[in-house]
This record gives sequence, C-alpha cells and structure tokens, in this order.
Amino acid sequence: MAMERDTAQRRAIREVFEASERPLGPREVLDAAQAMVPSLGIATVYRTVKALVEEGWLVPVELPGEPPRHERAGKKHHHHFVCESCDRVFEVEGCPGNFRSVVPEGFQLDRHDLVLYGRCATCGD
Amino acid sequence: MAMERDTAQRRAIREVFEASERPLGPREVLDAAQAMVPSLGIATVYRTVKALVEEGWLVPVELPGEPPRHERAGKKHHHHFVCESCDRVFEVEGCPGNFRSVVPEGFQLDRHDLVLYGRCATCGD
DNA sequence: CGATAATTGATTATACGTTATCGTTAGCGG
DNA sequence: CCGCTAACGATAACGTATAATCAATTATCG
Repeated sequence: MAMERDTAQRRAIREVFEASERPLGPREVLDAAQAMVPSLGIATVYRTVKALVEEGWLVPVELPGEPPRHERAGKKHHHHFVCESCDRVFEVEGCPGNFRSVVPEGFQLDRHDLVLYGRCATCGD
Repeated sequence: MAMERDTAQRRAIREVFEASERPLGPREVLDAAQAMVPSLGIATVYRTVKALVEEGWLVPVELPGEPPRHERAGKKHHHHFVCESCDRVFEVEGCPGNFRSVVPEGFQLDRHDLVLYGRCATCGD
C-alpha cells in the first residue's frame, strides 16, 4: 500500500485536502473529489486517506462522539470549532489558557484537546 | 422503561455512580456493580444507564475516539483528564482560559470541551 | 400469600464505520 | 505499444458498541 502510482483519484484527494482549511470526513472528501473524478468510490477514499496518514501527510482529527476526520499534517498547534448547524469543523488558531493549573497534584499533563461548539459565520444566527 | 421497580441491580448501579468521582464506561459499571450483584449482566447495565440518562440522573461524557462514559448529572462546570496508562478518566475542576478570544470573527461560541491527557497520580512515572 | 407484569440475563440482532474481496481498469517501465 | 500488476469501484464482510428478544425471575400490591 505504498501508493506507487500516481492516479487521478489520488491527485484529486490530495488536492481536496490541500484546498481545504478544515478537517474533512470521508464523505466530504468523496463529494469534493468527485468534482474532479466523478467515478471515485468511497473505498478509494478510505484507502487513500489511510495511506496518506501512514506516510505522514495527513493526521486524524478525533472529536467527541463522531468518526475521525483528517487534515494536513504539520500544522502548528491549534484547536477546532464545530458548527452545530452545518456540522463542519473549523480550525481555530492559538491556544488560550494555562491548562497546567487545573491538573490535580501528582498528575502529569502531556497534551490537551480543546473543542469549541457553536455556529459558524455562514450559519449565522 | 420508567424504572418502576426498585431492584438490587438498579440500586447497585446507582451506588456505583454515587461512589465514583469519575465518569464510568459500561464495563467499569458492570465490574463494580457485580461486587454487590454478581449475576448482573451487561444488558442490564446498558438498560439502566440509558434510563438514568433519560430521567436526568446521569449525563454522557463523550471523549474523542471512544464510546461514551457516564457521570452524575448536576455537577458544576468541569473538564476531564484521561490517563493514557490506565485509561481511566478523571474530573478536573475549574476552567482555565478565555476561549472566546480564539473564536473567529462572526462565529458564535455556545460551549466548549477540554480534554487533558497524561498520566494520573497512581500511574506515576 | 398469590397473581400480575416489570425486570433480568443470555443471547441474538442491529447499526455504522471501515476494511477485505475480486474482477476490471489503467499507470508505467521496457 | 505491450505487459505486468498496482489501483480502482462495487459490494460483501467485519468489528464493535448498543439495542431487541424472550423465557425465567421477582418486586409490588390487593
């Protein structure tokens, strides 16, 4: 599964992630990539995303209560905003807070994950 | 499913949650409650937890990439610490940070979820 | 104390996301 | 332009968490 060949499907999937500023789920990838390769199947999306993760080009984005989405690897530390209206996930930069302060005595903090919920600008209110 | 009768199984499950200061998954509930009712089955745990959520006595605790755990409802705002060694989830009180500041222009922030990862005091290092 | 029906526990079934299968298509080195 | 085989797409199979089924048990009430 080393992705030896350069196919239209893989180009399309990579382009979709490169053009997106937010994490995408398999269905979102499929829909967007089908604009370039209409015959694209969901199996190829899963296969390709998995391979791109293994080669370090993508990273999974896990959110509570839903299947993983993926985004380009190598971004600087950031968190995510989930729009509860359109279900899209946005990247938010920066990291407010001094999380060390709430960790109980004797606990060792390695990393953290902050998820914001609300409505995105497009969904207004 | 209004839990009309007071059974040993239900008493045991409620006591397990009352005695716990941290969110529990179905298996944890089963193991702990079997100390009181050895014959307890996992189906009853699912049934009872679901009923306790519906009547507002429990709330689900969703963490990225794993099935929901549950804790007593009515606690004051807090977050969770996941020990990556023993897989237990602890409650941390307080809420550091001014999350509003990282929300993009035009986005409306309704709530947030912070998950800390590391090692608990028991697992030391 | 019964009778009734809610509850239980073992088990099977379901839901859903992801992966495996397999015959067909097509990239690419020769 | 061939031939080899990676890759594809459709679909079946899978894993896992949870819910449904159902005969046996048991809480509750007259």
